[in-house]
Amino acid sequence: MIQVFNTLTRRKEPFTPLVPGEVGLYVCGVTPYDDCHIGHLMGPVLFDAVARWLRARGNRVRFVNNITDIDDKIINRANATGESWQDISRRYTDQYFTFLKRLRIATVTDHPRCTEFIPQMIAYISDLIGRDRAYVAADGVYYDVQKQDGYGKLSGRRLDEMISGSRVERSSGLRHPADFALWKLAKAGEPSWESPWGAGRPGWHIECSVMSRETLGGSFDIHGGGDDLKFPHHENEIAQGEAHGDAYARCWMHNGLIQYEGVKVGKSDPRMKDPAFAGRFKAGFLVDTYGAATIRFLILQGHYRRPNEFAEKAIIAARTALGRLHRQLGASLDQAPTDSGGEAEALAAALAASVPPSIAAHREAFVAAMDDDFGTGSAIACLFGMVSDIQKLPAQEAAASLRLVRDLGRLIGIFQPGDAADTTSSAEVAPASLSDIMALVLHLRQHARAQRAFATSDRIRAALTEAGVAVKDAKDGATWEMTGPAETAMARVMELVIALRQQARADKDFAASDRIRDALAGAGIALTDGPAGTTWGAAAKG
RNA sequence: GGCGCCAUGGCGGAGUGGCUACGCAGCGGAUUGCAAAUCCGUGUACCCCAGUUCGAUUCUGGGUGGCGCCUCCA
Repeated sequence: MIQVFNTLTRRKEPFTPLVPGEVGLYVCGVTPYDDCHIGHLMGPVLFDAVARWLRARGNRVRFVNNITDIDDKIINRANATGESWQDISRRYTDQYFTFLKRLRIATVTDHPRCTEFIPQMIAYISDLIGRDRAYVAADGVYYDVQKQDGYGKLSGRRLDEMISGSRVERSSGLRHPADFALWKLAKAGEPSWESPWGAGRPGWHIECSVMSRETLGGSFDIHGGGDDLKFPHHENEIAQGEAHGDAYARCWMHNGLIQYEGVKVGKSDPRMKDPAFAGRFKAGFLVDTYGAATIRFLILQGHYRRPNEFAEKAIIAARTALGRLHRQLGASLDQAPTDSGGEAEALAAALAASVPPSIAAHREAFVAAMDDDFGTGSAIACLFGMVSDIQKLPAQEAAASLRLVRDLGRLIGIFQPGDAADTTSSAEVAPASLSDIMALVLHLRQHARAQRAFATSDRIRAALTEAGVAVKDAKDGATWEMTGPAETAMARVMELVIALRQQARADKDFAASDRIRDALAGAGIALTDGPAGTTWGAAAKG
């Protein structure tokens, strides 16, 4: 039985969907008016893990993640840049989707956009007015908070306490300072839709009440979002939903926010005035620099309800830790899921897998951690525990247990094919181009010729020819050009270099072999000497 | 001012009324020509003060400190 912490009751509660086996999950998405930042990705990553686990536990999950594609911030941006509001919102929505893809968010089923539901919002607002829960003021339609019993129950505040704390200058003519706009009448030049109250646009909050209703119904299982949305956004969603006569969300889940050195990184954080600081939290920077797999792992290593530290030290530690798991998994990491079935089948198979008792104990702990309010961090710790114990197993048992590690990991979104390459991104690896390597090879050949070791120099040239690289000796040094496919040349030339280094090692000329290794390292290539020979790969810095 | 959250070893970060979290870093060892990677071993941490208890880091009360929300924010 899954337990979920419900913000509304501030308790962990047994989770039972409204319709057995069917879960409706609504998670607030973004207002697309600026570059995607890491905070925007917290919800998707975390709730992707939640959705995967709900599926593993035998549920079908409809996961709705909305896009608020019309809003004051978009309009302001359009006014500032001269670009149309449509272009801005489309561009940043696309960017958001790109990052969801890079982070392998695979469970979202719906991305409704605000502008696609204007008629439904107008109908909804009309309904609220008809029920005397909203009223028309000079500049729009407002929700009447005083008509609501228990307004503030989600964020734990009372209306009378809020008046003194209210720092915003509200439009005059409101019945209560906390009343909020359902419909904003357009000023000249602003985008607008016709409505019974005049041309205008929806206020913030109404889109979620309407779109959740349109996609999941008036009562649904889980509503999620960032902690900062608790008030006023979610509070007002509840107000609207209940005023409309809906039971609205039964369980509210709020994810912790990004912080840097212990302090939340928010929109109006003074530190954000420094572009260099702000840049650190852009999704593009983080994913390019540390790899999407690292970012996702870092997020899942913590607990969804707690803030997440994004200081560089924390990110590097996460990457190192993940790298350890990746190395253990080896090639199996990149194997596509064998099943065509879903998470439920995968979990059943994982539970049925025959593994030694110590591994099975970790497996049990993993499942218990996920069942207990989606404890992805504890669950990942179980994976480390397994990997550690697997070292002590005979090879054959180890293979089955490693598969278990991988398959359990995949149930929370980690260990996707391609992830290994994703922890060390191209931005970090020095460009290991063929020309860097060729410079080294030609140097080695020149050295051999100087020693009058023509057998070696000829062997190098022959191997290069074989690899699709033609060498031309000239008075002022050798040049080279491609004669074959570039894709295979790199591998072939590396084979040659490794062979030359092996020769030096066999001759006990370690100075020479180390020179080769150092030169390659300088070009961003790391050599790994193993019992089966030497392999090469991109060298990670960090 | 109101509401709420959190205080764990060098760092990050779980968790529990008595028993190893885990990762990173560090240290010792194995392996290696030297490295890298890998493996083995290693650290008696739980803010302070009372109370409950046979026993509290874990429960209760108080204190101190940090953070969040009450405005835009994921």
